[in-house]
Formats: sequence, structure tokens, C-alpha cells
Amino acid sequence: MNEPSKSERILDAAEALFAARGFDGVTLRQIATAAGVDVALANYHFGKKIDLFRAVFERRAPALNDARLSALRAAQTEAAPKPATIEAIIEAFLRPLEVAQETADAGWTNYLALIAYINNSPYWGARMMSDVFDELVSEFIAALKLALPNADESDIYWCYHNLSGALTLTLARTGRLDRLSGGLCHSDDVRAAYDHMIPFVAAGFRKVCKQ
Amino acid sequence: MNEPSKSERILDAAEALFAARGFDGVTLRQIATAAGVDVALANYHFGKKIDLFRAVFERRAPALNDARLSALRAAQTEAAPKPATIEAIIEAFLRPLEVAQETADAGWTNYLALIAYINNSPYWGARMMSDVFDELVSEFIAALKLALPNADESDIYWCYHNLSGALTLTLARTGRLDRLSGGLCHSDDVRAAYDHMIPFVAAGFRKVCKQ
DNA sequence: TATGTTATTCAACAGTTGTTGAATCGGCAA
DNA sequence: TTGCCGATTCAACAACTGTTGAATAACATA
Repeated sequence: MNEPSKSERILDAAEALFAARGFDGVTLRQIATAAGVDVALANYHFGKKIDLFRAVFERRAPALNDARLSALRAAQTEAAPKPATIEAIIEAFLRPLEVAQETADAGWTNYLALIAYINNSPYWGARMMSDVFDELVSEFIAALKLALPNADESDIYWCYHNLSGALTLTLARTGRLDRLSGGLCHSDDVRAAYDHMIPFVAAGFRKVCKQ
Repeated sequence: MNEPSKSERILDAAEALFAARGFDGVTLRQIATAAGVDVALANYHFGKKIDLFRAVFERRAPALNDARLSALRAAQTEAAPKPATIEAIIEAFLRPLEVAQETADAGWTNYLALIAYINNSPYWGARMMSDVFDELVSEFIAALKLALPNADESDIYWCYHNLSGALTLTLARTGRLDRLSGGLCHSDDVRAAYDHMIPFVAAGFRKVCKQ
């Protein structure tokens, strides 16, 4: 296992800190210190602070999109010639995230928490999310339309919105559920989170789309 | 309608700006300028910046908690001696928010977007949320346990977590759904958001809790 | 070896930040 | 009037911010 380069260490540190405190809650000096690097190096490699943020955001996006898309295609192939079921589609949408979070690489967990931060940010977060993820999401929406042939299109979008919200809060890992449940639930038990989310969301789709 | 005091104008401006850009994304000077007031006045009335943030957060919380709790009690009274249904409980949890957002007072919309920001913030946000809202949430959890007498307790908490996530993203009003759906859905159509969320969530509870 | 290129650090800049103490304003009581 | 007191502004502080240009190190190529 070779040592990560200084440029990678900057990305790793920025990933963790941005995820925990947001874009404005972190200084370049904090990032540089966490990475064991001079302040100016972040500028040298990535340009302005916002560009570093973007670099962090875009680093793992292709791998994530690939994993989710191939999971979707696999589900569709398996169900062919019928369309994939709602459960299978949602499973393909969510399980790759669980796999990433269960990796030894803690960076994935930080990265997904960062996505939660961005997805919930009204100012320019939503725009950034759309740029990077909407193409993939549209694939899943298309699959859902096939699984729910009689549904109103807008109903599907609203249901996806609920799914996206449940997922976002899970990725954020605020630990609030732990406190609320008195220790009954643990937000770092990602398996449990997805095992509950998938049937929950699937049932919601069926109910709202009346199928 | 009497003019708001300068102290209230500070709270209003802070509410709107914090909701849009988060705690660290806003400066006291931006708040003071938006309120038409000198910078030092915020310190005079509310102390440090974090105390101003807390004051904004706590200003509308009692009214909100009261509205939701009495909605819950009304649902329970109407259903007595049976327990209130899941739909009625979730309706009581969500509709007061819709009512607040449909008020002429745009402050309520900003406030609820701020709650979304806090609820999704891992650093100290989740703690603040628990301090102010967990007592109320526990009332709803207790009502859900009565409506789902055979459910595992942890299942109910996980389902509540999904509900909380869907709600949080709705309150954040990022407008991402608008773009994704190509204008088919509008995130400022709060009625539509709750009309879709309530049956979606209720079905999820029934499915996961097997009742 | 010398040379050029990239990576990294050093030092410093101009602007902004939250915060504070003194000064001023406004109304109200004696 | 006078004095008082809360509300508000003014002016300034020390610390920190992102960013940059020059200096240095590391390293491959010739």
C-alpha cells in the first residue's frame, strides 16, 4: 500500500472537514494542517478554495455513478423481459452506497456525508448536485416509470424526492437518531439504515403511485 | 400593523440569511446591513454570533411545538377510544408546517429552511435539534407505538428517521426537484409536497412495521 | 555533471472577521 | 431644566481569511 501523495492528502483532509463543517466552516489552513502540508499547496494544486471543494466533490463521483448504474442494469437484465421491480430499482440505487460506506477507506463515508451537505444546501449546493448526479438519477426515474406504467409522472418525482431526503439524512450521519432512540438505533449501522429504507421507500412508491 | 423593532429586524434578517447560507456563510455585517442597523447592535441585543443564531432558532420553536402537539392531541381525541391512525399522526406532524409556510409571513418559510440546515448539520446542529424538538418528537413516537402495537421499537425509530429526512429536504427548498423534473414539480408548492409525503410515509411505516 | 520542470515552502499582502469600549441619541421621571 | 437609562452608533482592535509571488527543494532528463 503506497503512501498517498500530498495532493491526495489535501483532498482527503478537505473531504473530511468540508463534510463535517461545510464549505464556509473550514479554512484552508485547517485543511493544510490536517494534511500536514503548507497552506499555499492547496492553491498550487487546485486553485481557489471553491475549486478545491469542487475537486473533492468530483473525485469520487464517476466511480459512484458507475457502480449505481451497473447495479441498475444488472437488475434490469435479471428481470428481463419484464421491467425491474420497484424494490430492485431502489436496491440498485442504495446498496452501492452501503458498500462504499463499509469499505475500510473512511474517505467514502466522509464523501457521502459531504454529498448530504451539498444536497441540502439551497445556495449553490443544489446546482452542483444536479450537474453531477442528475444524469444518473434520470436513468433511475426512467426505470421507475417502466415499473409503474400507470403512474402520474409528477407522482414519481415527488416520491423520488422523499427517497432522496431519507437518503440524504442517512448520509449526513448526524447521530440524532441515536440520541432520540436512547441508543436503540445506531447511525453507523449502515446496514440497518438501508434495510429499513428500502422497503419503506418501495411501499411509499406503490401507495402514492397506486400500484 | 406596527413596525417591527430593530431587534426583531435583526432576527428576521439573520433568519433569512442563516437559512440560505448557514452559520458560517453569513457575516454579522451582512445581517446588520439587511436589517438596516449598525453591526454592534446585534452584539448588544443578543451577545455573540452563536447566541444570535440560537435566538433565531428558539424564537419560533414554542409556537411550532404547540401547534404540532395540539394537532396530535386533536387527532387522538377524535379517534378515542381507539388509538389515532398512522395517517392521522403523520398528518398532525406535518400539516402545521404547511400552514406555517402558507402564512403571509415569509419568516416562517425561512425559519423552516433554517431547521432543515440545522437538522442536517453533523457538527453541532443535531445536538441543537435534539435540545429543542426531541421532547415533542417523543410524543409522536409514543403515539406511533400505540398505532403499531406489534412493531419493533427500533423499526419505528428507523421509519421516523426516513420521515424526518424526507421532511428536512422539503423544508430546505433547494429547488433541485424542479430542475430534475423539468418543471413538472415545483418545490414552492408546499401543498403538493405534503399531499405526497403523508401517504408515502404512512405506507412506509405500515410496510416496515408489518401492519 | 548541468538544466529544466514540477512540487513545496516561506513570507507577506490587503481585506474581512467578530467583538468591544466609548460616545451619542432618545425618551422619561423628578 | 436636570439627570438617568436603555438603545443605537461610531471607531477601532487584534486575529484571521484567501491568495499570491518569490525562494527553495526534489527530481527527472540530457
